[in-house]
Amino acid sequence: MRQKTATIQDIARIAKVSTATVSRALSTPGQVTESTRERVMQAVQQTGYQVNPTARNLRRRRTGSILALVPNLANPFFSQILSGLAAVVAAEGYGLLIADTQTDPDPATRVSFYLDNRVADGLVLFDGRLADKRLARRSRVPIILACEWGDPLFPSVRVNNVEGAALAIRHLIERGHRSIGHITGPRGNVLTDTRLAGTRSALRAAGLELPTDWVFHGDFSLDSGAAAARRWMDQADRPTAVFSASDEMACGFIGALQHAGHTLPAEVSVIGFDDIEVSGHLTPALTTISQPRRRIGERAAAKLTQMIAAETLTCDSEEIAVELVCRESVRTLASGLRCR
Amino acid sequence: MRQKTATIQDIARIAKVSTATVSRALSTPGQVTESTRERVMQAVQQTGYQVNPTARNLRRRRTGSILALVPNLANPFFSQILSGLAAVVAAEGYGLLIADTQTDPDPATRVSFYLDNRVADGLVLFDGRLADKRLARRSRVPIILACEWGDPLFPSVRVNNVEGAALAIRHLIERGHRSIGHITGPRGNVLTDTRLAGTRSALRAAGLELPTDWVFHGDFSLDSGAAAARRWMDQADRPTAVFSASDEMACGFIGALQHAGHTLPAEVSVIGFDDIEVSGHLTPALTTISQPRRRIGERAAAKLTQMIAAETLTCDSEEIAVELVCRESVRTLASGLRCR
DNA sequence: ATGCTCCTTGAGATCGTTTACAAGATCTTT
DNA sequence: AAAGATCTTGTAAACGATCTCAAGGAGCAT
Repeated sequence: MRQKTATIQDIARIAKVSTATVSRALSTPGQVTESTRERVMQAVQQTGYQVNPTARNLRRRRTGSILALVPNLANPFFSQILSGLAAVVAAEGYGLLIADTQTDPDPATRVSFYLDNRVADGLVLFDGRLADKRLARRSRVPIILACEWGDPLFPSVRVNNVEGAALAIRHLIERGHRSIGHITGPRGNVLTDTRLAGTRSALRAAGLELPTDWVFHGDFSLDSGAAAARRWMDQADRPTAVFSASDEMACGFIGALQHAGHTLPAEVSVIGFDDIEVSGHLTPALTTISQPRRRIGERAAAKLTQMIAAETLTCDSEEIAVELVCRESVRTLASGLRCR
Repeated sequence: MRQKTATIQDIARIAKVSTATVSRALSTPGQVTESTRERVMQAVQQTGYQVNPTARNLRRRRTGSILALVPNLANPFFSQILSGLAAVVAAEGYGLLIADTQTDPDPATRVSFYLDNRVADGLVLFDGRLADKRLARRSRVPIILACEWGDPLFPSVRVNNVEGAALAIRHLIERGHRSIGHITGPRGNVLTDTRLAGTRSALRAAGLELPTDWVFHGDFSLDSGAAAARRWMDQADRPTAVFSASDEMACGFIGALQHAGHTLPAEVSVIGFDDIEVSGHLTPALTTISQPRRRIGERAAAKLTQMIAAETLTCDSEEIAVELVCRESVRTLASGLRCR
């Protein structure tokens, strides 16, 4: 098992050239005569030589990998984003390192740790709260935010959450709903705030209110959706429709109501956000705002590798379009329009 | 941004010792006098020095990371396993590299690529089909299989799939079911085969048959579960219960039936495999065989890092226990027992 | 033949660590 | 006090690539 592998020295010896020439033949073939290139390639074939990435990285003063810091890897929301990341990052010649920040008591310290130990050439951050001036000051490598964002110190790739929420609310209004509730994400999260803001402004634009009783505080999780359902059931004056800031919560909400014997969407309409895979298979199939997660990952990776290559920092934000996916979880009230 | 960071040379100069002593003070503090250790530590504090992992890895002839090869990162089934992997791997001082094999036309080539370029000190493989003699011959680093397995050339961490399937079937039988169908995984997969085998043997033990019409071929995906539902609906002689080899398929199966107007579990009972997070929130909540995914990740990481440290290859397989999670998707027929 | 440019190649420094080896210094033991 | 053992430290050689610099050779114009 501890067989020794060929090094560039071996190739040089076999091909009867210097190591410099071997290196050139492999990385910049144009700089080398046809005949020597062939000798080198033959030696490579013969020995099965592969460059040692660690040595190359040391010399090039880089690490050859980019790091994705995920708040909670167990959350399936990230899997598809990571898939997009992985694809682009691999194509650009980097490895994808993944770390979970939530296992740590203090995520900020964790991030610092990764920054100090030069472990990656770039960072993809999914937790907007960590993106502060302190981080900007300490960071030696480009950073990009995906989905969430913070102070406008870093570039980001995200959807327009205000617009997404407004799309959802307008859809409910079009379908005749006038009393509309909202299940929020966790306190202090940008997504929570912008989706709530979008909800509020779209309601106001239609001359509607959002009573505090109809704001159900959640944390994006299934269980918090179920908890919102219990609060909904406790109310005397219930909204006829609820916009959930995540599909997971919508799913928990629907499940808890159905288990309690309620019928959907007859008794309450639900609209989600994200369009996770299972949404279309629920009963009723969940109407939702689709967020192209794979594309978010791809764009984040592309922008990051570009920044690394150009050795420049930008802080522009790129917006990916969301769209309404109309399924069955929204009921049309008497006065509303049918789904086109 | 391209500020230069302190090296071990700087520390040596400031602390007025050799680089060798600095290295020792940091990695084997016991080998160094209290007073010099303090001088070194002070210099480290002062400069904010951090070792360069690339240089260390080059010298130590390792890479400092382990690679998880996932068939399809977008599949949420893996997210929790990766979470367990990430935690243990980080604690052992390795980075976790993740690559998606399915993006590639030829996964085997992909794996070879990673093996040849010494990019990791160990490999976690989730695709059993890749675990053949060819791989064993070529591999320079320890490999462990998670969930799936192949020729007994590699160690693995997995659940007892035959037993899991038998648990499911016996549960259906206890509840009075006599005509039981099965939705399988993709052809050629060990999990598919073992779960089918467990199904068959448990049925046979009860004197029951598994007619070919009642074997619905799927591929673990939601959509293939929905396709199985359409086939079930087409049948004149339908099983009263179906054991699905994955929760995802069960979910697709249930969804498709409900959309077509069927009532569950009144018309057909369903039992799944995996216990993914959403299962408990479905209506009816899915009865399933729980597979502790995070623990599988943790154990795989532990065994792998152990093999790396010991520089020995083993090929024992570790089994993680599965258990029946009794929810609402299985109906008790007249002759059956109630759920305890 | 000389001077010039252009192309190909090699010598050797460098990236930032770890570690084998040896040399002093200190401590035991006789 | 001499001999040996033990501890601490420094010197310098790895680890395996890349890349600067300079030298040699070919081709061309004068």
